[in-house]
Amino acid sequence: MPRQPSEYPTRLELEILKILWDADELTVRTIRQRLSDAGRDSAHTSVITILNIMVDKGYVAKRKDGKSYLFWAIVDEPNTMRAMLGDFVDRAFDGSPQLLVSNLLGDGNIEREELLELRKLINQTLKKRG
Amino acid sequence: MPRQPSEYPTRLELEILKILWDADELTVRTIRQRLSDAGRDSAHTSVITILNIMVDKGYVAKRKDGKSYLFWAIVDEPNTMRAMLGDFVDRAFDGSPQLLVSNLLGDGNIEREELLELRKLINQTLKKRG
DNA sequence: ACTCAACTTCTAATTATTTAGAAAATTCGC
DNA sequence: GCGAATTTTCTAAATAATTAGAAGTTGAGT
Repeated sequence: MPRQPSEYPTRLELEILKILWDADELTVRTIRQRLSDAGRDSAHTSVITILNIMVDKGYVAKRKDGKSYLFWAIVDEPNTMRAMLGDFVDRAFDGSPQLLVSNLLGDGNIEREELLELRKLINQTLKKRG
Repeated sequence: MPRQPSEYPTRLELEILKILWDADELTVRTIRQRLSDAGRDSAHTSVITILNIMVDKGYVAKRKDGKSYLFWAIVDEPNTMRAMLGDFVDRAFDGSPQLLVSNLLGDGNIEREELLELRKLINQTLKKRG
């Protein structure tokens, strides 16, 4: 019994999804350029390989456009992020969102401004729930 | 250029670390039992293999005790969780903790009680900062 | 039609992660 | 001491993730 495939996008796949979510349809050439801009240089064929894997996994789709293919995301950002976050909360914080947030607050990385924003967010959520 | 090794504990490694963090020193036999209790059955030798890899990575240490070894975690829980969380925020939420929290609040998975708890937590943090 | 550039397909290499059997070592009871 | 049970070491297999070269295809311009 070998390891299980990840239910969620891998590191590289997520990087590519983020690029695609910011766009409509993109060529391999453009995706490769965006990856490079983000500090991740790859060969053209490497990007193609990953994209085809992502097609197989149902993350993206492609269609021929002249000589090349155009790729676009077919999983949507909110659901994907929610799923990844849920998995992370389960794995790392025993399914407790509070535990995660208290960890977040614990390190000094969040500014006062951001804390106030978060509180506002919580208040809004509470109000919405009635 | 092949893939990078993960800077952080993998799925299985984290499962084992959580077991070790709840204990002092444990034998392979006990760790295997705990994994099984958590729904993850493995062969005895599989557990040994992983533990030795974790020794190599500097996550755990071992000492001989009679016929067998005792293992214990040498990375501490708060720092590990903080590091993993930081990496996740960077990768998935562009380094924005707020974005993560708003995602958390967005899905309906957090109870009213928990929201109040979170708000209290934020207030305490604000107070602590002065 | 032909060439050239651009693009994809095919193939495969490398490391990581997870899994575990066969064989070797060790200790304990007798 | 000897055998049996337990444990580790050695070996290696399978899949995942990432990377990319060689070869083949295709489309555009002349």
